[in-house]
Amino acid sequence: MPGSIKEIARIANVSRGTVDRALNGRPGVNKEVAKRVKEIAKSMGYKPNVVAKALATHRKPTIIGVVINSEGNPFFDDVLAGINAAKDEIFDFGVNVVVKRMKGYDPTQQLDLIRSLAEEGLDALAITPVSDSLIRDELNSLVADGVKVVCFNLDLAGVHYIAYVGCDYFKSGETLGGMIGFVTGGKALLGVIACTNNLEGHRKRIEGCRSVLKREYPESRIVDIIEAEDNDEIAYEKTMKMLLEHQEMNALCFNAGGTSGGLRAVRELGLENKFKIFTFDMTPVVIDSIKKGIVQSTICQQPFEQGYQSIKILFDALMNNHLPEVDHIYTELNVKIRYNI
Amino acid sequence: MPGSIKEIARIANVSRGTVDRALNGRPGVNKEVAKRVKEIAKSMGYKPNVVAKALATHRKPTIIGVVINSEGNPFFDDVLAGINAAKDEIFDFGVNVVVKRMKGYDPTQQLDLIRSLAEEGLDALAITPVSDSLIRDELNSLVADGVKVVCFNLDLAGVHYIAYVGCDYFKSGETLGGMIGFVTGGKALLGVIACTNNLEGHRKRIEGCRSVLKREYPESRIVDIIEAEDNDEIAYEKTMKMLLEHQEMNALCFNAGGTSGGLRAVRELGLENKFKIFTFDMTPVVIDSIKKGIVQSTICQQPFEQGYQSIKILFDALMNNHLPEVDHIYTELNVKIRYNI
DNA sequence: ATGAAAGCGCTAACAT
DNA sequence: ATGTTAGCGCTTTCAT
Repeated sequence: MPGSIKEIARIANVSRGTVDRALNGRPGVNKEVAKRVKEIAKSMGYKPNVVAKALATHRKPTIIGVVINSEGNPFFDDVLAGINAAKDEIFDFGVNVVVKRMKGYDPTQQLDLIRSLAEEGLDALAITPVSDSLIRDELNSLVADGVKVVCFNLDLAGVHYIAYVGCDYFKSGETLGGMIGFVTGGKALLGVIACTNNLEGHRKRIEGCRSVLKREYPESRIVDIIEAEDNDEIAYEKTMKMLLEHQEMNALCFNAGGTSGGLRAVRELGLENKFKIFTFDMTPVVIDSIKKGIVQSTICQQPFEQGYQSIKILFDALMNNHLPEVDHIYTELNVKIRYNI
Repeated sequence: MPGSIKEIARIANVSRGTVDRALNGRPGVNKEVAKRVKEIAKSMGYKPNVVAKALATHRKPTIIGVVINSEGNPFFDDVLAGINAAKDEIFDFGVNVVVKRMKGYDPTQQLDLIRSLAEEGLDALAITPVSDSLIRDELNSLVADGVKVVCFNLDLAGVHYIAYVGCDYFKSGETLGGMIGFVTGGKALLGVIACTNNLEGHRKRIEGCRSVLKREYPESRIVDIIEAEDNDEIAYEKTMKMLLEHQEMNALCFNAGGTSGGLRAVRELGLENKFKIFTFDMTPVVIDSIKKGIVQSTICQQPFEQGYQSIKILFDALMNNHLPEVDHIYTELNVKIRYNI
């Protein structure tokens, strides 16, 4: 049973109100008294009871806003599940989580969503930030107003956030390189279906893969890279074209969305069992293709955790004034094959 | 703002005490009244506030006991970390987690630990059960006394637990088989360093591996299996002997402990780079060996989650009377290679 | 600057 | 069987 505010008050010979003010840095308390109270608290190893704190603060609910590029991208379903799990856990602490979903990567649209959240008043924000200075500046202005910010899944340089929660993209690319080496016996002539070259993370992913192939599997190389912009139609067209142009290819990698469209092209050319195919994440089409043996492996980045941790970190910052030790929290990268999916 | 007990009391024209009794199935309340109260609660979608509930119950602390075979097995360090993380989270809810560690798999020793916990009084128990009817019966007698039980990492048939939290051992073996196929090009002549044939889980692991090799990689087979009993000295001796006896072998798999000793034998015979080597879990020696390229892959079972979830499930059962939907909660199996470790 | 007191939603001891 | 009341540990008015 750790000491309570009441006990400190008794020892310090002040009222509980004063102890509360002193310990929480609230105004209107004598410096000397504050110091004494803090010392007593420290000496007895006092830890505030978060449950009691939450109950007392319950009157005016705290709000955590979320802006997420989830529309039309099944990857984010698990991220949202994580967000909702955290939401349920902290609801009774008087914290409300408000989610705004968006489609695609338009900065002005994202800006609108941030502002609409800000207008209704918010204490913290979790966001998958679009790479644009508009967003960066808006987030920093929120931070200046005392709003706690976490970026998740996508990092954005220059934002004064509490933390980035997501994968290490370079490492995810290296892991891909390693699996390609294993599966092809080091002899991969690889076609890459990428997202768009505008996203730094996705560029790094390709670099990671390239570096491993070059260093460890010199008989392998990336033959061609196309940009499918997470769009199945584009992926279909461009994959088809790429496969026809590069008859020497024997492996494909889907770095982001468009897997469904790209695989259709492979199927129509009768290459399903001739190619070694690799993907990222665990969307329904990926699961299905792995089970059928069409896709050899996929690399996951703990989407549920990305959502869950983002909210829990903000909660911890709001309620307990506790910040994570590092500001880059990398979720695990996990390889899934046919048998552990 | 969901309704409160106070509001229900007002609508039902009874006191808050009666509402509390009715909603929690406590004795001493008229059937008719109880029914009416429940209906009102339901109609307004009432959810009890767990924070307030915890604070009110705070006076007599709840106790969750833990019995874990962790001594001398670094695998369990992460499991313990998960247990402690959960412990910190629920401490302010007035729930105390008391951990008893033990070494090895002696049923009578485990029985003593369970009983010593029971004597001090406990509301729930998380345990890595030794496969013995002594343990099974003792756990069931606790269950009969109203103690909630979760088994983690090891399953034990016949125990009326809330849940088993751990990996699917057969699947873990299949995953091993899949990775062996990838890395060796389907041509593995495998030596297995197992734990002991007495543990059902570890038997299933071997069966899973064998089934995949047989079905998918007919040029592969298990040449020999030795039992190292999680002991490095035994592992060293037996691995050495096995390697000398089976010159045709080209791959090794460490299914449990003893990795350090076994690898020493491999090193001394100068086979480190000639063999493809596979392990389970992520102990320091495994991490080191993977980074050096000596071990090709390891298969992890989310040890942290096993500890964390076990405690959280018991907490949820105790505080919110909420049971998991399924009684087998399988943690993810994840493949780690050099680049995503 | 400090103290006193009310109250967050619930439980539990005590009355009736 | 039901109502009343005190209190869990903390925050937040309202006095002083």
